[in-house]
Amino acid sequence: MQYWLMKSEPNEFSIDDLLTKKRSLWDGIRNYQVRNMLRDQVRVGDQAFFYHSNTGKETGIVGLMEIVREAYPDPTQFDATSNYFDPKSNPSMTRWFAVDVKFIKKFNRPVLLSELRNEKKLSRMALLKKGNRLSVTKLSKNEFLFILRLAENKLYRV
DNA sequence: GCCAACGTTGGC
DNA sequence: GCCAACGTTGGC
Repeated sequence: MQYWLMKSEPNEFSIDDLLTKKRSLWDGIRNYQVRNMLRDQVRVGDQAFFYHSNTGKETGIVGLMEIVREAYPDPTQFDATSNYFDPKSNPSMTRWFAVDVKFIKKFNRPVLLSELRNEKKLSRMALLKKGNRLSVTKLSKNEFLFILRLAENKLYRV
């Protein structure tokens, strides 16, 4: 099993949206590095943290989900009415991929970015590397478990 | 809203 | 292949 962190702007798609839908495609990835990771590494059964980016206030990890379908052509690339429409995409030579995710839980509190930065054990996390802008990054099992404990212990360094 | 960092495009 | 110009991401 592998562990991922996936970013979404909550005004686009939030943990509450996923809670309501229970299951959703994860679309709109338009970065080749992320695409390759999605296509070549992300597998059914992998766990992924849901991260709220660009929030203005509570930026951080807000919940947990599971991959339930591996990479398939992202339908939004062919949809001229979508923000994610890509005129250079061609159905016979897919450029962009999506996966499906399933809601597992919303944490009682967000694990804030500032809090993650304070943890020495997380200093190697791809998310925290300077200049990182990838919307999907990989976590080690230790990082994953450590963050889960942070999330589930309300009194821990809030 | 600002801006640093990174990615993409396209002229040459 | 170089690199300037432009676009995007995302924290603050």
